[in-house]
Amino acid sequence: MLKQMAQMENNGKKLMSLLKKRGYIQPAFELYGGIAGLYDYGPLGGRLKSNVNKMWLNHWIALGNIVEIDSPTITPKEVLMASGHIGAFNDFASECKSCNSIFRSDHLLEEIHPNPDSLSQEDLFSEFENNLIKCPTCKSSKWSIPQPLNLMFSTTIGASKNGRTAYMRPETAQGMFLQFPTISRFFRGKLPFGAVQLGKGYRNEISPRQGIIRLREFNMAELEYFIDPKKSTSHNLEIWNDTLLKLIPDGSESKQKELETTIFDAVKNGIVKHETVGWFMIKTYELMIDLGLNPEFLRFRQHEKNEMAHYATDCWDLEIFGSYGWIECVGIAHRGSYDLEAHDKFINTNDLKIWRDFETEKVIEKTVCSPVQSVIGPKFKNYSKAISEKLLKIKNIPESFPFELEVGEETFLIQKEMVEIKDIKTVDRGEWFIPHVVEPAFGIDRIIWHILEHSYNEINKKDDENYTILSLNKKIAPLNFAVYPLYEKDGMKQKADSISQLLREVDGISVIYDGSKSIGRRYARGDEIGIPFAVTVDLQTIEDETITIRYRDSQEQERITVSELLDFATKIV
RNA sequence: GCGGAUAUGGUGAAGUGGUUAUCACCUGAGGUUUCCAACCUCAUGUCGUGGGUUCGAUUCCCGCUAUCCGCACCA
Repeated sequence: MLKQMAQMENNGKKLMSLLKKRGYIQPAFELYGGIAGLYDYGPLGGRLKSNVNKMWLNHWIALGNIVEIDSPTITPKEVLMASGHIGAFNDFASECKSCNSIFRSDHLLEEIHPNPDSLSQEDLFSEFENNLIKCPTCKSSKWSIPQPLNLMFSTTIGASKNGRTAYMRPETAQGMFLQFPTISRFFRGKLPFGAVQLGKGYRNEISPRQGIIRLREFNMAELEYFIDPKKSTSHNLEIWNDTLLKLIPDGSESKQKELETTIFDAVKNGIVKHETVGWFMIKTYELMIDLGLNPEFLRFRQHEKNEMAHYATDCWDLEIFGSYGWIECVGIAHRGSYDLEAHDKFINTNDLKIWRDFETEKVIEKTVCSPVQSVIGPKFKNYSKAISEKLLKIKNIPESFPFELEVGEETFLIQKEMVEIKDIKTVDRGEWFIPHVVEPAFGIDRIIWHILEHSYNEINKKDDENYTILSLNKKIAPLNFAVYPLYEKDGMKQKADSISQLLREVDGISVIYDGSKSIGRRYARGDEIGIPFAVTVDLQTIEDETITIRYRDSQEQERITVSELLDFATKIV
């Protein structure tokens, strides 16, 4: 395995050349010099991405209580204030007024202040003024007021000056939270349920690096699974008892030891703290294997306590190994009620809550002093409302009338006809609560990169020339079939054309025809871009309607009839 | 953002202060060839970008942009 790992690091560059050359991925806007952190998916990459998305979506929709939604990428400021993306968590940047260099404010104060990270905007500025901090570039000490360093792209909604400030969403998750009322109504308020969204996210990274690993505009796929924190979950984790996962639990004491265990044991032993998190871990692992990733190169790492967002109770990253090392590609977090609660604070409604019946009704019987409004109103006028409220709260019902009632600083005399002593029975049948959420969040670009890396193989076919095979899973390969006539003559071209067309009529199947250069070269071209099946038409095809089908990974061929081929094609996707 | 390196056809590379920039692979056309990058002929396509020095810059210098490697940041 170590050998394999070393090999992979070498292959990274060769793979990137191949992907660029053949139309999988490439830096975007290259004709204009390129922009860091923005990439294009080409003729093959575009299709690959949509196949990966489709497989991801089907995997979760198949659970039965998951729906797909879609929401705008442009998000008004208020939403991101509520969610915590703007505000308390921002770092500040200072600009040097003489040379226009920009620096992290707290970094420049590191030698002066013990904890510059905690300073407010004003305090930062006064520290700059008082200590005559010098610009590292030009040694000047004239600084602008520190500005929040925002990693979100901002824009304005509306063409006029008074438009509303908005940002390109940094995650798709807010869409699910804001649609919670609709989703909840769709499931008629019965937890657990969830929603997914596939789409673009934007982060204005300071320095995007590592190809498509860290992008400024990226494809994400997030699932929000809402649960009742008081109801125990029942996932049957034992059915995966023959699958060993590599886990790295948070262990400040045990020094991050990797262990191999089943998900059932990990939950039972409390390594994974919540059963639903464990369930999503194994379901995620299952999906990764389906996508064609190498299980040897998958592991889950638990966030350390100090690394975890403060509201999260448990968080595991799925890390995939490739030429950039172990890269986190999926985050599975138990976020408690944080997100919905954050929005709940800004709006006054039960829409973000779920009703829960108590197991047994709570019957409360009490005797109250019920105000008679028709008497109290005319008598006390402006004070009547406060008096009525106070009367209802009296615990020891007075036995004789009149009695004195203190409301604020005034005292009122309550006569017998002003109140009615009543026995009241109320029944508490349940309560509103904010559900908890478990969030698996997938970086689609990162996953695609590793699918390509794990699929990349070089074999020695003859002498020392390397022969490249991209062993993409047949379900996600951008092209399913290549049809080659042995030569473009004697009717073989026409025959190959018509077989291509028959294959194309199979739903979801994409086919290319290639008739130029030698047959060996065409096989090689197809293997390099990961076409799983090559169909070759020769003279015998014209006589008896049989073709040879060649399997990319084994390089072996067999002869079957055209109708067998069509039947085979329907079973791929 | 800091430090270091790099930037030449689609890909990978060579080279130069001076006429028309080199090679391999790839790609296209024609020929040949009856199953794994064969061969022959022909063809298309390149000095990241802006400025400076110079009679002349792809080459030397500076800025910008991008890429790679560390650090930092992010998750």
